[in-house]
Amino acid sequence: MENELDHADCPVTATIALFGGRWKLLILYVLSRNTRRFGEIQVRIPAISKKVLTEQLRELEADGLISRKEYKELPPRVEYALTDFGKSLCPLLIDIAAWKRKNIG
Amino acid sequence: MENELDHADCPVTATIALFGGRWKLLILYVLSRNTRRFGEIQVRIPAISKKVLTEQLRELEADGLISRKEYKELPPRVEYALTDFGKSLCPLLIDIAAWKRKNIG
DNA sequence: AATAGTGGTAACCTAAAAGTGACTAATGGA
DNA sequence: TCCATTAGTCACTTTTAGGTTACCACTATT
Repeated sequence: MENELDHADCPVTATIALFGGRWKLLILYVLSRNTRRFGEIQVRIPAISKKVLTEQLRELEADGLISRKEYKELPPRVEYALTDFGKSLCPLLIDIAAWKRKNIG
Repeated sequence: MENELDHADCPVTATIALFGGRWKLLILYVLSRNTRRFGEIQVRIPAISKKVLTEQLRELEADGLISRKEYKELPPRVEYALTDFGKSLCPLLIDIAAWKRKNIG
């Protein structure tokens, strides 16, 4: 018989965990078009609160998908951008979207 | 400026919602190898409880990924199988796993 | 009369994620 | 003097997914 299975070992699970958060895909999409300041992201995703946006950005940063650059100015100025690793995700996301168009519409 | 973005419109979000549940990938994996009865799935994924297995199966069925065939016997006998739509997902999952191997290891 | 076998349900609990609203630091400008 | 600005934090509540345990129907077998 097959071995017992455990989802912790699943490479698909591990991969979608990178961008599976409630707002992460949208954030990645926004940053894929341009480096953006915190407030610029908020304007483009108005339904997200500051707290949650901060959390999602921190997680994306921790996973190496985006970078955070803080300029020591006042008022504060922080720029977020995709890292190379983050950019490497884009073709995969495009594949997923293409699968949807083909199989669901 | 770009339109406001809402994650409900995101094709990637819609797609991963199909298999993003806690145990769905594992269930799909099990069924990709063979049609299985409820109890056979349980044995292969021992960490999942009956209640949650039932829930996940119902959702997969509602999304059209698997089929449920009940034989009117006693004791009960129910067989779950991938639908064609469910099978169409496999190449995509393989792509995602391949991306992981290439970009993460 | 009791038990095993199968595919569930019902009632309840818990932890994590997400959401809300008020608040802050530090400066320039009116 | 007071406000605007920016990128947050803090304390709190709500929502949701998932988990636990007990129980059920119906028959064949012992």
